[in-house]
Amino acid sequence: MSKKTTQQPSLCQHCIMSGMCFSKVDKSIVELKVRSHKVYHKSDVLFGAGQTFDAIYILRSGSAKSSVIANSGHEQISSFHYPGDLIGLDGFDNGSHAQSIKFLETSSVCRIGLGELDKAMANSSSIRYNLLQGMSHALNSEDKFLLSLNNMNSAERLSSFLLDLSSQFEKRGLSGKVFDLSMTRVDIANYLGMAIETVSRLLTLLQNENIIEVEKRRVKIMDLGKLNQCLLHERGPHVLLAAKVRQPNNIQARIA
Amino acid sequence: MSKKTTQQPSLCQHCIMSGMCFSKVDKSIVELKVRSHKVYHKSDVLFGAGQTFDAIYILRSGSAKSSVIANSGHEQISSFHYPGDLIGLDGFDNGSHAQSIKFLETSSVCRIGLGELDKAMANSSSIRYNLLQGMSHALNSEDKFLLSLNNMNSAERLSSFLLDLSSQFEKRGLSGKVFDLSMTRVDIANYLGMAIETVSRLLTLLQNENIIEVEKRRVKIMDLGKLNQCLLHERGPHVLLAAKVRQPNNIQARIA
DNA sequence: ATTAAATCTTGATCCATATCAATGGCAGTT
DNA sequence: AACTGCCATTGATATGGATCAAGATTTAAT
Repeated sequence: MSKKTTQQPSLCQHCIMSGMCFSKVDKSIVELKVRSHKVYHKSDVLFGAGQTFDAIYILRSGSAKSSVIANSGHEQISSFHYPGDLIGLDGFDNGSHAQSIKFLETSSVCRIGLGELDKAMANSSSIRYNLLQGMSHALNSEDKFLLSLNNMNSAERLSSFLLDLSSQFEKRGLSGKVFDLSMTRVDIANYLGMAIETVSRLLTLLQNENIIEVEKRRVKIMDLGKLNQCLLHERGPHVLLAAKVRQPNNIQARIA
Repeated sequence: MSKKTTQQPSLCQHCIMSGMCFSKVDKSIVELKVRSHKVYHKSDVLFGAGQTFDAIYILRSGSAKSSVIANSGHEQISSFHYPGDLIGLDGFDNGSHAQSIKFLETSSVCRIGLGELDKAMANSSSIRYNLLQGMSHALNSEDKFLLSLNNMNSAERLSSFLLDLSSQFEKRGLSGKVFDLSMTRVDIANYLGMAIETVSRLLTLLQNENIIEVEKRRVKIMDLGKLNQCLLHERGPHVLLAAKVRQPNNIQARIA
């Protein structure tokens, strides 16, 4: 379950990710020496909360979730990661990781040790900038997510989640219309702050409205326009769930 | 309402904040040239969303809130700031600010222009580290906050908020037992994702239970132990509100 | 192949909290 | 002092979505 393949240290310029990793990169960065690439499998843990912070990682392929643990023992997923994402930035705070990272499928990461990183930062303004940019981006993403948690109902949050996934895949040159969820319904529910039953009901509902098609983990977006309308926040009874459960004929007017 | 006092550029080593600002600082940082200190007043805006990112700021005194605006126009407060906090880190993402910052009372900030900052980062590993640490800390704080939004009921979130404020004040050498809220009930409600009426009711309830005393914006923590117990998450009917509204005699058993 | 453990779906019920409504207090302005 | 707008409290009612319950389906393990 946790077989890891270690390759030889190599230069960034030979990496398949170059151009994507540290998105807007200058020439100097491609000489960054990377200690190793590793392959992990589903459920493998990259690092756990409390573990010593000694490197940051870039996800090369696959996907992962990061989560924090409450005093109560409850796990809270704070984000999902896709290829190109920087992972481990939480460690700068106090020298050990606050989050833990678990892979959702077979994935590979590029590891950049702290020493290597600091050397690179000392020499390259653009590496400094890219790292700060990555962290700033993470911060802004969480802010937007906060906003949706506090201001959207369940249907809007789930729609928003699907649209975000869609755009993540498109950014990476994959289809934003048809894609596979690498996380379980439990993960989605946890992330979006709702019950798993609600996730299930809403997916079914979106399917019944011909907005998406769901087949297990496979999602197909049938009507992007309608899906976008699902997250328009309006006053009054909530759009999708309420409409279907209590006022079966209202939803057509809202969406069509 | 928005008179601003600009002082001469000065060195960090003469600053009243040194030792607190960039918390664990080495000698090199105290030579950072700061372009200006400014004083702002209640409701003044430090920068607005979309504004060009050209500096980061350190709050010297007072308090502020940062918020993002939804497409719907809804404002979502993402954090409150107190002296020593780094402000403006959201700008690294794409060169303009994603958040906007509004002061809650008369406050002063130290402005560090990007040029100055980059020069300092090139020269000092500890400045690089401190900046990364500040961002990482902000990220981890938001994660913890996410956790509380998704896993706690209103009473727990409000208790958690009060406890957090208390510890913020104590960190800064002020009383963690008696303090003034610089934000309105509306701000608190917005931040915690609940209705203003719920905030009001819960404050009253906590007061009735002799856990706190509230007099306008002044909060006095009477029983820290009980307040801490308020955020112990347990299954079953929710602790405070439920107890008082529906089962008047249960709360004693839970808290005492 | 068979069992065991997750995972997902669908239905019925209940409750935490939003929303609606009314009132009072306070700060700033004329 | 009276007006205006903001802020806060308290009560009554409505509801979105959690929780409880049961079953179906899929995946992993022996």
